[in-house]
Amino acid sequence: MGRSPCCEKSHTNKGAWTKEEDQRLINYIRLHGEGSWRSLPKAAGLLRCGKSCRLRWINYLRPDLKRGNFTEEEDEIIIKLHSLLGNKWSSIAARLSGRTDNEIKNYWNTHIKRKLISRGIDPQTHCPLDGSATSNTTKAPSLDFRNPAPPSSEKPTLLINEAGNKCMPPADSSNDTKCNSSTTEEAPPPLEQNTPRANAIDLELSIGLPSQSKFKKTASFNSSAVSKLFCDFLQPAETPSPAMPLVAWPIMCFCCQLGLQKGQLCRNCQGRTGLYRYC
DNA sequence: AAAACTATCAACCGCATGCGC
DNA sequence: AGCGCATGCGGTTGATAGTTT
Repeated sequence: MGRSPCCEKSHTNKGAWTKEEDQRLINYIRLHGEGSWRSLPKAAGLLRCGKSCRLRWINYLRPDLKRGNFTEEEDEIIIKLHSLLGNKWSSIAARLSGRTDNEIKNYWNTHIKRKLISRGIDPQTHCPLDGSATSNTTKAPSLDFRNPAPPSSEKPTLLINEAGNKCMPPADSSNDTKCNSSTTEEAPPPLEQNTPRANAIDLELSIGLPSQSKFKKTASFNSSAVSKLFCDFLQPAETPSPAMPLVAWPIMCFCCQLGLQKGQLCRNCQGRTGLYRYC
């Protein structure tokens, strides 16, 4: 027996939302809170499927959304996170308060991709494009992953960015045995294809996310060297960025999950900060 | 002024995942 | 363990606004 459809399609509206529908949704969520998306449309008097309601709320109606252009700082954060996580838009969005995964995904596809290409960087691999594509006039890459990716059977090799810092390789380049300079639109196979979700992905899921149980309980990646580098990457700037207001004390070490005081080094991995929590 | 082209982004779709039974 | 349901995620589509010819 197959799964029942998420909604009775013949009785639901599709396409752009009207102001009245928006208002109904807002009013309902104000009164009852988020969740129960399947039953929400009926309860709120909306001829929409639950999924559609959820998407409309998450991506457009939520009061904490930041509208307007992305800042340069946000651009760089997105680029860095994408180099670490690949197309994990929701994880990236979790680090940029007020921005949705959909918004970041669209922004990536329409702006950042082009920006990286103009810098001579392959937006998928974050590697320099080959000589023909990298003109003399292009800016230096912001992230220069010079080390080849490891064979898929091995643990990831740490990469070096332009500042000389070691980084995790892009999550979605795990099957690339070398830094491919082509700009093919075909994305490499996802990491999960060869790795159980509970392994390598743990790192990504833990970045800057609020203390959601489903993320915390899978945080099992504990190679201290790798974790420390990850901690270093995640350290808050000396002056906290307005794009990262998730930072709130108390915090815990990302890799070891030990509680830390502000400015204190983790006694286990020597990383200073990591997993930020909401107060 | 209008047609053609391009860019943007809201919304949709299918699949994956987690959870309760 | 297996099933069904609810939710979340990422890729894609399509409407529309903006720009160019």
